[in-house]
This record gives sequence, C-alpha cells and structure tokens, in this order.
Amino acid sequence: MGIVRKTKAVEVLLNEFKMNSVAISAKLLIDKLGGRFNKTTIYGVLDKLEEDAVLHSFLGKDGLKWYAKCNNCSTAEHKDVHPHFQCLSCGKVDCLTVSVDLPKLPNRKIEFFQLLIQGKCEDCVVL
Amino acid sequence: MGIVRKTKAVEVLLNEFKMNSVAISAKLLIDKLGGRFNKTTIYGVLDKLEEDAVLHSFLGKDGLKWYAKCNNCSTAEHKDVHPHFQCLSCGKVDCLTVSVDLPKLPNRKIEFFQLLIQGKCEDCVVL
DNA sequence: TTTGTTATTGCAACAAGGTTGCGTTATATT
DNA sequence: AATATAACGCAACCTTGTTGCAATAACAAA
Repeated sequence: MGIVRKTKAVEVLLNEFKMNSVAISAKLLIDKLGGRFNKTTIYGVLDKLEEDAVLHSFLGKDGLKWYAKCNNCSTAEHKDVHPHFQCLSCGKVDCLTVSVDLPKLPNRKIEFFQLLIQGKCEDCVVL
Repeated sequence: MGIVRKTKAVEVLLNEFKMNSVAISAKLLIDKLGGRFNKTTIYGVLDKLEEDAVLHSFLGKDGLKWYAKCNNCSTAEHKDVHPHFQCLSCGKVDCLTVSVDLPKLPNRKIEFFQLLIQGKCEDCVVL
C-alpha cells in the first residue's frame, strides 16, 4: 500500500537518504534512530518506501539488508538494477551508476542480478 | 587450522559436494543431515573445508550461506571469483564457469566481487 | 475546530540462522 | 595400549528481522 501519511518517522528516515547516495543498512538506522523510533516502525517504513520505489534494498555480504535511494524506478518497474560498491576499509556502501555486461547464459533465462563489488573507495584508496 | 582428522562428518559432507557442482546452503545440509550430526558440527566442518579451500561460501539473496566446491583455489589464494546462478523456480544454485567483465571504477580499488544472477535454469526454462 | 476513521506506532513475544562454551568422544600418533 | 588433543554434541545464547495487537496520531469531513 505504500506510504499514505507523512509521519515523523517517514520524514526522519527520508532525510537520512536525502543527504547522499550512500546505502545504509537497516541495522545502522536502528542503531542511530532506535532511541526515537521503535525498530518495528523503522522496518515498516523502509518496507513501504521500497514498495513506493523511493528506496530499493539488497543484501550486503555481511548478511544485512541495505537500503538506498532509487534513481529511476517506478512502482511498476522497480528492480534492483545497479551494482553496489562496499569499501572494506570504511565500510561505506554506495550505488554505482555504471551498467553491467552480464555473461551470456544459453538455455537459461536471466531475470535479476545482484552485483556487489568490494575494495577501497575513493577516500580510502589514497591512505 | 582446517581439517586434520578424517571423521564421519567430514566424509559425509564431502560426499554431498562430490556428486555435482551445485551449491548447497548450510540450512539445507542441516535439514538433510541434522539427524545424524549436530548443526554445530556441520557448521564447523563447513568452516574448516572453506579454510582448506575445498569449499567456498557466498550469501544467497535469501540471506542464507551457500557452499560449493572450489575448482582452482589454493589455501593461499582462495577467492570467491566466479558468479552463481539461482533458479527462481526450483531454487537450485549453481556455479558459473564464465568470466565476468567488471565495470571500470576510476579512483577505486577492486578486490572482490560477488555476482548472483537469478532467473530460470535449464530445467525450468522449458516448462 | 471538533470528530471519526484508520494508518501508523510501540511493545512484547517470537522466529530462524548462526555462534559460543564446555564437557565428552574418538582419531591418530607414540 | 596409552595418550594428547581435534572434533563432536548439547544447551544456552546472539542477532537480525517478523508478528499480533492495543494505543496513538494523521488527515479528511462535518
């Protein structure tokens, strides 16, 4: 059903993503906002924002659910189409806008993919 | 430290992977062998086989830990270098031997990647 | 502005995959 | 056969995430 009321929790969570194009895990948001909102609320709002194609989610290699802003998603066509990059030094995860050449797989039908690249981000590679 | 004694549990688990090149989740192995071995044992043996570069693990989109045989891994250079394919119909996960063209990422250093492609496998695409 | 509807919140209890500590068992070396 | 210790099994625990339900608060209508 998605978001229908602009509550405090919706406002605060949206603001967390408005800043930058970095992905944030649900756990991190709960650590940060758990004093103000119950974790059930946070999970619920994230779910609804994903339904509305405002956010998309993916699983990090840590097994946590990560969320990030959608750029060109509609509610109808809302797919996790871009790869993500996770920095092994600072932990930051961000969305890559590059396209990916998937391998050709004869006899199989490709529907989705999830690509997580790990390494050192722009900030950490120089250190 | 890896495997140093050839126990029943090691033997049985290795046999599960000897058959085919399909990946198996830890949960599935526990469901299948939980009557014979404790889950702690199963997790432990899988860990050690991964240390020994006999198996490698990766996270499925279901959040479960999946294991599969390594082909050309040594203990020293043991990386999760190949993509996996998960069938959305039958649930089977297998290892792809194709190579992947990663996007160029200026200013970043790529160390690992994890690519999970989802769709219909050879068996399910025809149905 | 007040009222009424109901989406949203917060709480507590739970679920599932996985981990930890530790006493017991059994492999393999001597 | 004796011994050292790797591996096992059990129970209890941890973490992320989910569920059911009563209380609360958006928001539209009166």
